[in-house]
Amino acid sequence: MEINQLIEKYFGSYLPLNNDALQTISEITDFITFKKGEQPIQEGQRHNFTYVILKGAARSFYLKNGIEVTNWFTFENESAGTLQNYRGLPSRETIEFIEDSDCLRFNIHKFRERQYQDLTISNLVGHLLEEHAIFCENRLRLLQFNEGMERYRYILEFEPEILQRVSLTYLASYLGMTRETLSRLRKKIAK
Amino acid sequence: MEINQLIEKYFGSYLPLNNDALQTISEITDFITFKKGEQPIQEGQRHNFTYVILKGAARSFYLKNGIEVTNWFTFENESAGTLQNYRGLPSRETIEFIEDSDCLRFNIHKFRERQYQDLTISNLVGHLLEEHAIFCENRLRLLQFNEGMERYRYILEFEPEILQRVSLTYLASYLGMTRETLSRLRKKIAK
DNA sequence: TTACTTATTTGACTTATGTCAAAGGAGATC
DNA sequence: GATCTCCTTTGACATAAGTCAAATAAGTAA
Repeated sequence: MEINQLIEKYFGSYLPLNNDALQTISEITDFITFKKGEQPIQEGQRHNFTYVILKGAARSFYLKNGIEVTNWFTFENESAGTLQNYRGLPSRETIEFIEDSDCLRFNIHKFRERQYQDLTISNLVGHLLEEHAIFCENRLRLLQFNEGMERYRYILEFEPEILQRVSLTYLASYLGMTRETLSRLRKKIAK
Repeated sequence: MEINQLIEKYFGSYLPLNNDALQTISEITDFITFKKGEQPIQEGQRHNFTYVILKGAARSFYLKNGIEVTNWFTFENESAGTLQNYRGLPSRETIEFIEDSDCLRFNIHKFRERQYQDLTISNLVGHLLEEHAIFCENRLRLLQFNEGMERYRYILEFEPEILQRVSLTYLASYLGMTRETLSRLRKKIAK
């Protein structure tokens, strides 16, 4: 598929894109592929790109006392990047591809320039931020006052894709528990 | 102080406001005061306003099995509103003033209209969303993998104002623990 | 297939936190 | 000042979850 079509497919789900906006975005976009295990964005570093996954999967994590704590997973038609990078700051997360992946790559420095000049782009950024904020709000509710079993059931019901594509160890830290605890919860449900 | 000065003071910290934008916002803004205990926004309801606190304090909570779980607190020069309302959806939170308060009140339906027409307003919304997302990200980190003592110490260090102005019961649920647990942690630290 | 590495499960034990009930304290109201 | 209400503290106990170590299971490479 053409790069313009892909851009339209992804961003068009947020806001209809006029030709100007489409052209503007396509100028700062290209293709890139990653092998499983690659980490385009590392904790503590500035990075000038954000990605949309066409095929594949990624996760974000940070180190807490030497242990990896997962922030999120992304799959097809979802974006992988960090807000801190978009703000020109060092990332607080490492992003790692957990499958061989094909992506669109966006230059965020240029994206941000366009945001301040182009109403459509600005509104698009608004929608992406809105979506990210809603995701965080949902996760906060899940983690603030639910015990392990309820957290796991939430994934079963609302994010089942994660179960198919992610190791138990990664999922456990995403849910704020140890792998041992998740393993035991899973066993309980199986019965 | 004039309403325009107050608008400029609040939003100007995010982005310089030109006269047009200032005029646009002032047309959809007015003053309002609340008594302690008033709940302008209720869980499950659509509401057409968001507030900036000039003097006073508010909190947001939702009910989980009949128990109030606090999402956040806001004080002077901070905004109180819900993203769901801004999206035209029923709020998932109740907002309650916990002190007698003076506020600016913004019509969010009209605000959203302007967002789609005015680049400055659109970028302003972007900055507000960005700030909210960062707040949520920080809270996620705090709750995902810290035990009670570390959560409490975070408040001591980074949000000490909360301790002066909020009851232990509210703070406990904000930190994802029972009041009894927080009371015991506090006692431990005092020693 | 075999060997090697990595991921998951299980067991025994410790610790943090929740639950329920009761006692104290602080502030508001009469 | 006495009473009432709301909030916080304390105690006794139950439960969820973490830790550490070892055993399986699964996946990968030779």
